[in-house]
Amino acid sequence: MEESAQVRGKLPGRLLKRAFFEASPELVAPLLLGKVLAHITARGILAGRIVEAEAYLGPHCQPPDPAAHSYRGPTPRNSVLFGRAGHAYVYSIYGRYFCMNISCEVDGRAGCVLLRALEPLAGADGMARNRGLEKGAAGRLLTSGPSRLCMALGLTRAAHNGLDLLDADSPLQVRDDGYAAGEILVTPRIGIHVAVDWPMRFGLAGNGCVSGRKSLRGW
DNA sequence: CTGTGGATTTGCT
DNA sequence: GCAAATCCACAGG
Repeated sequence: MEESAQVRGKLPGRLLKRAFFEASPELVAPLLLGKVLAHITARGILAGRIVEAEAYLGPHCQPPDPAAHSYRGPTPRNSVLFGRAGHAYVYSIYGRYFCMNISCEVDGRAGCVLLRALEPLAGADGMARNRGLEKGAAGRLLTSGPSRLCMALGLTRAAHNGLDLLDADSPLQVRDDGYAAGEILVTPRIGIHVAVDWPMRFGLAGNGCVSGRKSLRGW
């Protein structure tokens, strides 16, 4: 058997359906908590459970979301957001980092969910290597933060922007392994300077991998 | 534990 | 030209 096929056989659960993402990011983001993001690499699977996410609304919404990259309409950078739901939107930020989003809404309308934190499920050693940390580093240090999780999984704009996350042949997938999310907490979004009070950040209550300082994490 | 500042690419005005 | 959905090192309490 081909190695990649063997690797795919080890993927947890099953792919999500397209319709899951063909809805408002405000609805998708909380539903995404507990689902699994998996990167199939030559060295094995790097996978984590989504424990924190933020919604960014498209310009068709009323009122429009000034914090969203799609706010001023389509550009070469954000074109994925205006395409089909369930695709990866990866962009670079502050010169050194990347952030990963999943496109939502029906074709032609923008909207996305920013992945802000994962809990490592598979390939923790590889994640530590990607992050420049010792083997056995705490999950919180590996994947807690939007750019940390991209570093840990080895995600870049060049290699992953625009990938279909709902295709069994894709190296990057979002899957449902049956995990039932518990209590979900809602707060304003982090790191933005407009619409700072919109309650569109969602996290799994009590999960140690949710981002933020310890004193601010419990809400 | 908290606060501050630097790194450094990319896309749009 | 400049702002950006961030992270990390380091200083001080």
